[in-house]
Amino acid sequence: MSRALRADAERSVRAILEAAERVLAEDPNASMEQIAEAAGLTRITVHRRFANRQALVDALAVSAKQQLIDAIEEARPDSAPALVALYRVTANVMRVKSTWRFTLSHATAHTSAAAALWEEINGHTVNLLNRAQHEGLLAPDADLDWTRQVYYALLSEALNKPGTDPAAQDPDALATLVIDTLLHGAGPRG
Amino acid sequence: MSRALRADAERSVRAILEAAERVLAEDPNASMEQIAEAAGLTRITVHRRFANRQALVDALAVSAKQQLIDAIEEARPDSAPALVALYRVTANVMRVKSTWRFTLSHATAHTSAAAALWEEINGHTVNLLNRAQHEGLLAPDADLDWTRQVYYALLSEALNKPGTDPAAQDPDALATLVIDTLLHGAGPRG
DNA sequence: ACGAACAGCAACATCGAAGTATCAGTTAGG
DNA sequence: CCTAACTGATACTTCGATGTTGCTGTTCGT
Repeated sequence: MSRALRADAERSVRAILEAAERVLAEDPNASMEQIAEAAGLTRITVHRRFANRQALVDALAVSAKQQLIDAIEEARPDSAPALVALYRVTANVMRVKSTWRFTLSHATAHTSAAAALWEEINGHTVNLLNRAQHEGLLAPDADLDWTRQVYYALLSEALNKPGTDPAAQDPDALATLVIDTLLHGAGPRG
Repeated sequence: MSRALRADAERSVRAILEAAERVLAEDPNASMEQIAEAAGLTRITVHRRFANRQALVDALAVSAKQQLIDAIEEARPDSAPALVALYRVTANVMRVKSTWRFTLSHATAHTSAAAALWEEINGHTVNLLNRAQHEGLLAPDADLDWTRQVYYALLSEALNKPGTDPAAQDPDALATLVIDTLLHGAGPRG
């Protein structure tokens, strides 16, 4: 293992990751130089922190997925009725996903570390959905794999919803929209 | 305008477009050579038919979108109750989308021609959803823009559903799943 | 304050892909 | 059948991105 980084180096790493998110969101094939420029650094410094391009995007994936896990666990998904937990988790996830829009929209994990984190995320989700089903929130015969897939898709779509303010979308309002659509669809109620 | 192509040249164009779909689906950054090889042709021939890479992917987008329009219109979306039309359109779209999975998953139109086709597709969809709403299929206060967005997302997700057979998914079964989810979500009925 | 870690600069080497040109051989179509 | 159109082979040129090295100056940590 490598020694701990110095404070300025760690700042650089963070700046690179955040810049990479911004730049790659607009052009997934952006060059290392574009990323470096967006980070206020030189291409060489980027190469010092991340040996190659793949290492950078891998680190980006791990970082974003970890933040997603933190956001989920911060919502304490097991300490309230499923509906309440679902709202809290969804709102928190919304916040993180809006920040790491690009990285988290490509779930494909090229690293074992990223795959492990992804498994953890999926675990949280299936737990919650299972609980929701037992509490009568979901139909008893609902296909939970399909439900999870739809839930993920709705999370992404809600972020792409052409709202009034671009980035300042209210996470709670979006969470309400997502959960309402997930549970009831667009058909008439009652 | 250029003259009509000879029969073998037209076969080549088709082969290139189909190969590009297959290859780019696995690697969006695949080289022209990989595409040419998959088409059973030489890179030079590909360059003769499509001046540059962008021209190729643009043509791909136009071709796939046109097939999508044909599939929609073949379903006669205005000649039956909205629910029936919705089923027919969805099943037909499913068939085309499974063939042009990659191209149609990137709706971004870089060409005015592609944009026009996309507008036409959207027009068909909003017409159908409007009719569905008036016939009581959708809630009177449903946000049709959001509904359309969800509908598109469900179409994509259904294709990525890890089913038993990979490509031989039954379009009618998938259409049923999509529409059922769109109208009722995953919550309990009644 | 002093050494170690860090960032910038400049210059390289390498590489793959894109695109072009010419010529020779093959195929389509009136 | 005979010309025009098409494909393939070979050989270029160009270009941008990647990754590396040595050096100088700066900043952090103790």
